[in-house]
Amino acid sequence: MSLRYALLALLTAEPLTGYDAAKRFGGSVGFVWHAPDSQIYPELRRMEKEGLIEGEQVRWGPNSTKTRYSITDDGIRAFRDWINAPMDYGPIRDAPHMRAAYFEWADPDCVRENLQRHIDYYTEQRARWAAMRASILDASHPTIATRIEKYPAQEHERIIAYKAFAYQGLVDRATAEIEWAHDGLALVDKLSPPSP
Amino acid sequence: MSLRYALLALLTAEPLTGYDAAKRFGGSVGFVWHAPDSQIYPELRRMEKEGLIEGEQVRWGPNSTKTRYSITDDGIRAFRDWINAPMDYGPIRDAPHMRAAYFEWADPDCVRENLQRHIDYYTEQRARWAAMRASILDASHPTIATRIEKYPAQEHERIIAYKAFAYQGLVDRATAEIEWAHDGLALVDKLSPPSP
DNA sequence: AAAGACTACCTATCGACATAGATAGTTGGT
DNA sequence: ACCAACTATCTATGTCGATAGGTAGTCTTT
Repeated sequence: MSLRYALLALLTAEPLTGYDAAKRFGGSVGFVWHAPDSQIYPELRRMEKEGLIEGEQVRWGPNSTKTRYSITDDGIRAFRDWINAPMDYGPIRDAPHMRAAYFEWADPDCVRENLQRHIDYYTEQRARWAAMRASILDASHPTIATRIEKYPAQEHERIIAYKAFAYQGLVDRATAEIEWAHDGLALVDKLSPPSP
Repeated sequence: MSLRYALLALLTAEPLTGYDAAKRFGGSVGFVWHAPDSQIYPELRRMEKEGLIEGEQVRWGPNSTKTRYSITDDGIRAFRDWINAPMDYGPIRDAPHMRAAYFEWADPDCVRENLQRHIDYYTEQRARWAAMRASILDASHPTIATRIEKYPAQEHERIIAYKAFAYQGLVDRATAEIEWAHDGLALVDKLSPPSP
């Protein structure tokens, strides 16, 4: 169900075609929520049927049109209700930590490699999240810039502060994961000293 | 696919019925990987068909039997291969942080409630994970005790150390989430001072 | 005018998982 | 003897999402 609200969130900033939305899921929003276009197009149609968004045909070249969706008042209401509603935390499913719990079955070098990959992965993610956070804070991110124009100046601080806060959480988590993996590398070296 | 390896992991400690396995997913393993029994029973049958595990009929009361599964050599090999293989990190889907990025749409009191729930949720989880870690370290956890008996003494340190390490990571993450939510509460108070 | 990249949209299949049941035997306590 | 609680297993339906395609128009560059 969250795809729906991710789409509504995007549409609170500006009207978008399915293709535009899909591109956003490849960057920006995609750093928090991923979705392939094969999910996006049908979901947009469903949302239109339910009146949360409105599609309009827009000329595109001489022989073609595209559908641009805008959020409706019902959509805004639904989005607000969702944000206000209490989160429900789904069941836990954490492959990296589950795997780590059984590292005694692995070859020590593979453990090292896996932990290094963990470090690399979260280092990359952290860089993305930190970059997003920076571009939110100085409003250099195009979507943020567009969004901010739509709302009165006294809202700007809140809009920016909450987004920066969200990404800060992701940065912190990445940092924790990296530290954990470093501890893991030290542990492997202790349990199975590397051969020189 | 990870359910399969979670099941193999359980079966490296001792043979289990589907029901036993399902119970484990309610506790211990369930703190890292969750699965309902409606997934477990069919998966066990599939795994047996593929030769990773072996089911034997065990008497249960005067008029009934149950199926107890044991891991096979092929199963051990498959499990080892999985542990050694490089993790692949799936796409990101983080509802709490996505939601937090749009908190400007929410009622400040709902934001507070949501953040408090976040704190409560991770405080509870952290307690579980910390308790698991403690019962692993002193081998008071029944599954760990059983597991340890099966393997030579020089393996014990590794078995325990990696499991403690895995749960430590989860504890640390929970701590990071709690701190993040606390920062969030401070932010709401700054942006929308509470009415007395 | 043709090639190549990009935009826009759509479909079909598959596995994972959630949810909500049903059935039937067993064990322990009153 | 009976009831409740537990053990053991199975099914059915639906949604979500991954994967891997397909079609067709547009824009840009050569």
